[in-house]
Formats: sequence, structure tokens, C-alpha cells
Amino acid sequence: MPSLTVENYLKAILQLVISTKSEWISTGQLATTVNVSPGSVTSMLKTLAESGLATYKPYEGVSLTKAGRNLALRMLRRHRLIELFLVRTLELTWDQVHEEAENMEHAVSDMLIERIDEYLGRPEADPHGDPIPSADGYMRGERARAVALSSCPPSSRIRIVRVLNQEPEFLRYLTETGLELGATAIVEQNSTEGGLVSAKVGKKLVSLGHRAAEQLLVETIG
Amino acid sequence: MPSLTVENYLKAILQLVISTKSEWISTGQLATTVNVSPGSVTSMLKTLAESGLATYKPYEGVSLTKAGRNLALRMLRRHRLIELFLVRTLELTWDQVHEEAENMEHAVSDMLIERIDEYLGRPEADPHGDPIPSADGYMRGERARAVALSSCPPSSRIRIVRVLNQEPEFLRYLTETGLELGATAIVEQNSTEGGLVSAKVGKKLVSLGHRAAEQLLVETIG
DNA sequence: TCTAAGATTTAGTTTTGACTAATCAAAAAC
DNA sequence: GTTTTTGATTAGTCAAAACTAAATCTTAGA
Repeated sequence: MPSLTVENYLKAILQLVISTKSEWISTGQLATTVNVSPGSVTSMLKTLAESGLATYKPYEGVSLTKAGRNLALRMLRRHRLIELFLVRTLELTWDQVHEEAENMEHAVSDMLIERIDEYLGRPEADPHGDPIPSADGYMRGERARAVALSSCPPSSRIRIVRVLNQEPEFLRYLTETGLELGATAIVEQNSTEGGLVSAKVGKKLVSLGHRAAEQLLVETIG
Repeated sequence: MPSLTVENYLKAILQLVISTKSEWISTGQLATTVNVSPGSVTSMLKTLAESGLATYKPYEGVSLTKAGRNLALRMLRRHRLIELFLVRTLELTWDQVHEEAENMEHAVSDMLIERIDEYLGRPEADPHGDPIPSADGYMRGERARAVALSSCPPSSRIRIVRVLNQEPEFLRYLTETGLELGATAIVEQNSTEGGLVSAKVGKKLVSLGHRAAEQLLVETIG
């Protein structure tokens, strides 16, 4: 039975693999994302390697083994199902559930997760649009069609399908401006120079920094 | 922020205080209930005393301070609300929820517990009939009127209001025989010598050992 | 009152996962 | 092709919480 700490490392590695689109993750990257000193990461990587959960090459980085990847996917599945469950039953908002799920994901049984999945009707995505891995470790579509809002030219008609940044403040800002999941908008302006994207959401004109617009994945419609 | 381990010790102490009706708990009792060696308990008791959560007298035992008692009550509250929440939303059975709540109780925020309490309509008891402490640390009625089934004379009409033993096998046995929470029955026989209590539940005659009958708290009716 | 049994405490280890500081490798800059 | 900078690893500590075995206290029995 892997410890909570091991579970968190594996999840972090997988998330970096996905977001950087590279198999190998450096010690430093991992140290920042799990918020721990580089030395601690090195020693954990040896532990993971010994348990057959990861492959570790000194000075090169880590990559997940099949077993490690499965465990990481399992954590992602738990996390996302729990998030959706809390939204559906207790009507928590999308900015409240990430933190909560972060803790709960280590404390529930497989049976409970299965029940939650059933209760929710085998959903495909969590409240931020993140896809939910299936029980057998398959991640149904990383939303192939979705692109970052920051890459949409003016006058694109778009629908928000996923938000990568889960910081509560950011999400609350999106809620305020009407940029919720599923909301549609028309890009008005997108200047790399100005570092700014603006879009019409309903009657309001909303502006976002380029950095923020990268965190919003959208589908073009119409 | 108290560790998961500290939370468990405090909860165990409080439960022993309640069940033995004595303020002071011995090292040995505690060691058995938290399933740890006596030496480990001694050192934890010193830790608890240092944090102001308990009073420790060598060779005499522990008792909880106000702070320790409040923390323990908070854990009981969490545990019991989570149990009921799982039964209500996911339709888990009363024999499944104890173990689950045991893990989850350490992993949820106060906000979440508050939400669950609200969602459930501020319930008074969990699926086993155990009373739920209020948020301000008050335990509404330890069911003053309830008595053990083992103490009921023949021909008493009774209703089951609480089950002390939460082992899944025991609870499943009760479910099978119809001795669920709220069920009514008539005591047929209760012989201390034979060490056996039998009662009519609906049309069935059910027999229990004395030890088991002590775990069922009932109200007399009619 | 003394002693033996039973419970409790102490002392010393172990494991896990973190830290810092020092060293070492690799990449970049000159 | 050195040198510098950056990043990674090692070595040594620390804290929490468990363990075992030895020592000590309490108490009940003789």
C-alpha cells in the first residue's frame, strides 16, 4: 500500500508528463511542484525506483513505469470524481473542491470511488473540465479539439471547455466575469504584443492577460 | 494542527471515558483500543500532555483537558456526519460506513463538515444511532432512556435505538435477522444463566448471546 | 509484611520523509 | 577549452510514531 506521500509524487509526475508533453521529468521541476527541497526529491526518486513505480536516471530525471502510471491515474480519477461529487451533492463551487479533494483522495476506498462514479453516471470530466480516467486506467480523450484561448484569433466564437489553473482566486475571478465552464464568447482582440486577450461574454467585454488566457481551453463553435 | 495520530488517540480516550464512565483511562486500555504497544502509548501520552490536550499521571492514566475533549468531540462529530452522509447519498449500508469514515474524518475541512450537517438537516444521530456532537462541542443526549437489550425482562416491547458494536460482521448479522435501527421486537426469554436473549422480531424468533445483546440499546415502548 | 504477578515506564532502535550544506556533474558563456 | 553557473546528488540531521526488551512500580496474595 503506497503512502500518501508516494501517491502525491506519482500524481505530480504524471501531471508534469502531461503538461510538458515529455516522458522525463527533472528533479527540479518536481521539487517545485510538490513544494519540497531538491534533495528530498532525489531520495524519494530512489524510493520510487526501488518500488518499481518509476525509472530514475541520475542527472536525467524520472519517468513512470506502467505500475507507477496506473497508480497516478488512479489518484487523478479519485481526485476528479471527488470534486464532481462534492459539487453535485453539496453544491460546493469549482473553486472550493480542488483543495478538499486533494486531501480526500487518499482517504477513500476503491469501493467508495466506484459508488461515486456510479452515482454520478460515469462522468467524463470534473468541474474544471479535466477528463476523468476510467477505472482500468485509460484517460478518455485529453480533449484533442480544445485549444488555449490565448491562441484564438479575433472574432472566433468559442466555448470554454476546460480550465487548467485551479487556484481559487483565479476561478472566482472567472466566475465573476462569466467565464464559466460551458460559457460561450467571441474573441474581440488578441495581441501578443499587448499580452492581452479580450472577449465578449454576453454583453460584457472581458480582458485577460496572456498568461491567464493560456489556462483557458476552448472549442471553436459555429 | 494536530496529526492524524493525535486525533485518533484523543478520540479513543473520549470513547473510553464514555463507555467506562470514568474520567481516567489506563495506558493498557488505551493500548488495546488503538492497537499499539503500551510503550508507544506512554510516549504519546507525554506528547498529549505537553500539547495541553490531556493530563497525564504516570501509573495512573490520562484524562482529557477541555481542549483535548473538544478536539475529540470534533472527531466524533466528523465521523458520524460522514457516516450518515455516505448512507444518504451513496446508499452505503451501516456496516460499510464505519471503516470509510474512520479514514475520511481526518481529511475533510470544517467547511465541508458544516455543509454536510446542513445537507443532512442537522441530524441528531448516525446510522448506528450514535449521537452527533454539535459544532460547539455539545453532545446532545447520550440517549438517557436507552438501555441494553440484555437487561430487558421477558415480554418487554422494545425498539432498537442504538448499536454499540460497529463490526461489519455483527451489523450484517443484525440486518439479516431484522434487528435494524428502529425495528421493534418483543423479548421472549432472557436468562443470565443460559447467557442468551431471544426476541420475536416480526414473525421470527431471534436469539443472541448475552455479550451481543449488551451491544444493542433499546427503548421500551407501549 | 513480603513477594510475585501484572501493568507501566524507560531506553534504545527503526522507518519515513523532510531539511540543510557541501560536493559534484552538465551546460553555457567567454 | 577553460570557467562559470545552474542544477542534482550526497551526507548528515531531525521529528514523529512505532517497536522491543529491560527495568520499575503497584497491588494482591500468602
